[in-house]
Amino acid sequence: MVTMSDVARVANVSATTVSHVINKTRKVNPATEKAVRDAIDATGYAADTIARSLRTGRSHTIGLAMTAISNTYFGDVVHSLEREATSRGYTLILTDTHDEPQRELRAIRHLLSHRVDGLVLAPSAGPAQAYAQVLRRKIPLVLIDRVPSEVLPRVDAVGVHNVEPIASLVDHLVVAHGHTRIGMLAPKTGIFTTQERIAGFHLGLERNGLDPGDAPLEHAGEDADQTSAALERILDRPSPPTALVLGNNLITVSTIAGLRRRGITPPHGIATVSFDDFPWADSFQPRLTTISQPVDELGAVAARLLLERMEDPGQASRYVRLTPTFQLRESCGCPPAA
Amino acid sequence: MVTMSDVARVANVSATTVSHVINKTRKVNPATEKAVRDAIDATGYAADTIARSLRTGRSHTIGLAMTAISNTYFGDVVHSLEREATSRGYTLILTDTHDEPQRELRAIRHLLSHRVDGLVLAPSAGPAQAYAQVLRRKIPLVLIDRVPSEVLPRVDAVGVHNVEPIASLVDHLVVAHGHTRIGMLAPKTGIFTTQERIAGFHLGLERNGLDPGDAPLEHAGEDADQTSAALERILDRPSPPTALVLGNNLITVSTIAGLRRRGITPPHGIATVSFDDFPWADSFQPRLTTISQPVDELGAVAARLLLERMEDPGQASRYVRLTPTFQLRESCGCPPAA
DNA sequence: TTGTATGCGTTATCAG
DNA sequence: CTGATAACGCATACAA
Repeated sequence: MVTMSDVARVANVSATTVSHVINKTRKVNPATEKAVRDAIDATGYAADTIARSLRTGRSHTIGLAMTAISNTYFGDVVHSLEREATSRGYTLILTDTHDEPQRELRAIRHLLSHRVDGLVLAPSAGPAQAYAQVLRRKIPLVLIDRVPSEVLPRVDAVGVHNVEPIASLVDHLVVAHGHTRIGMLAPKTGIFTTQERIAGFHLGLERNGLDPGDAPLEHAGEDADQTSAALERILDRPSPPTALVLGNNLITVSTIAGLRRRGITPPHGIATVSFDDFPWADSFQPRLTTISQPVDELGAVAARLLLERMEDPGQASRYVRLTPTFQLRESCGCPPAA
Repeated sequence: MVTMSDVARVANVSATTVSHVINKTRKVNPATEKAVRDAIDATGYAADTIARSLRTGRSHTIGLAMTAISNTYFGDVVHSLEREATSRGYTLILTDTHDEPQRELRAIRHLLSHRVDGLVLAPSAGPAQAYAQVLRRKIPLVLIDRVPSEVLPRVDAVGVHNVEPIASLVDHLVVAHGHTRIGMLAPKTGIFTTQERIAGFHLGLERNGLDPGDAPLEHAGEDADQTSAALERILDRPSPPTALVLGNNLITVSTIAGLRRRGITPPHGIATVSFDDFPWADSFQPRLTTISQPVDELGAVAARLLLERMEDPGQASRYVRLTPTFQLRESCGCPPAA
């Protein structure tokens, strides 16, 4: 490995000068500077981030801890976060929480031991006091997607609105298509966004004169099998719903597949509306009516909040709520567009 | 921050002993050990990976450099790589090459300056001598997906078979459905897998008595607009194809959308077969006939190859070719399954 | 305008 | 069985 002293020797200067040239941290004679730069090129020297971090206490890395289960969502967030981080000279370190408090804790410890300068966390279900540890160490932290209200004033966060969008999905089913038996396949219980989405479902029913207590609701879990089972349960009820609200993209995919196996293709036989859009939603049949999260922006805003917090630790904490957009297509029963 | 000396002081031992307890690197009196462990718990000490890396020369991180454009593929590979790495005590660092030699070079430098113990690279187009630098430093390297044959004997790699699977797609179009005008929308030019997939297309045509020189072929580029344009070009030819081979999942999505805008839904009007499967392919209409890459396995094998190389740098290099599977569905013209 | 000396937190060598 | 000490590669306070 070629170190700074090697460069210094080649350039006939001290390591100090090399360091200053690299970091532009004090004035140095143009001739000397050139000598140093030439030596750097000649030796192929690249600064050792590790040593630098040990010395400065800043690692120029940021950590991301979230579940990787929901692939398209995960990929999008990672992508936009990486883009933003890299453009500001930071490196992204990745860990998967598997949405389990236990793993989440380990992931965070992991990140901290790597001395990340800041971290982005999508809290799993559970008491989620994992971040207490982070806050204690005063490491800048941004919560993404799931934002428990308890911690809100003390930490930066970014998420989307869940309640009103889901409620408006219900509005549409009732007002435009006359449904009165509306069911929901909700994501894993205990997660913040799940609670909000269910609340939105109930709100939508109530304000349209329907009884939330009476509405079929099943938790679809996390994989295709659990979702299929939930779908079976909801369809086999005495008076099955004529429309379904699907709580996230995984649930949507499995549900469409499950309906298909029963010979049902929305909106025929049953109408569906979904939370979470994806590139495919507009290309296939049925074209899916969805609530589309601004996923890229979610990652970008998270990065921005984090970096700004890192620059100015004293500032008041911020909570950014992004507004998803309503993608009215055909699975809800609307006619094909012209 | 609580350091090893803090723990040592609390436990009334030397830092050396603390280190040995943590690393189980020499025998220590059970009583002493207990004292140390208690002190660790009491102080909440966590080893500083940075300092450790500086000392040992090993960072316990592995780097991934690939393009994040193709989201589902990217997410899947990242996911399985992260899983494998974490389970072996390694941390994953991420960089996006944007499929540009320039960015790729920067990404690799970045990773190297972070002293990754090994790295996984999906080479972009271009001369791709980026990894020369890596090899010079003798950092374990695994190529994933794109595997230029020039470097093959000198480096570990994992990829899928491209030629024969695409050829068999063509076989199917000809033999089962009688197509003779078959076109291809190929991915970005200059990339290894693109070359192989085109070769497979030509092989398939030839062995079915069709003239490759005569077959419509367009490069679809990387975004929806470029793909749409390529689709227009291919459909507006004097004698347009009756069947289309789509070179990757991005192209498939954009193509289906583009056809849709023209009022065409495969297999009616035109048949399609695609390289790359995705969870949605089986759930919507048309159900897509595809070649499905074992994406999870790709990531897992890459990690395994890398970790094994790191353990035994002397061993002969290996090239693992995974076999994708043929998912016969309906977009090619086959009747719906029972 | 430049150089010397020191320490970041850890592990490895050597000595006890 | 345990401890003192040096060194990893860099950035910075201080000195010149």
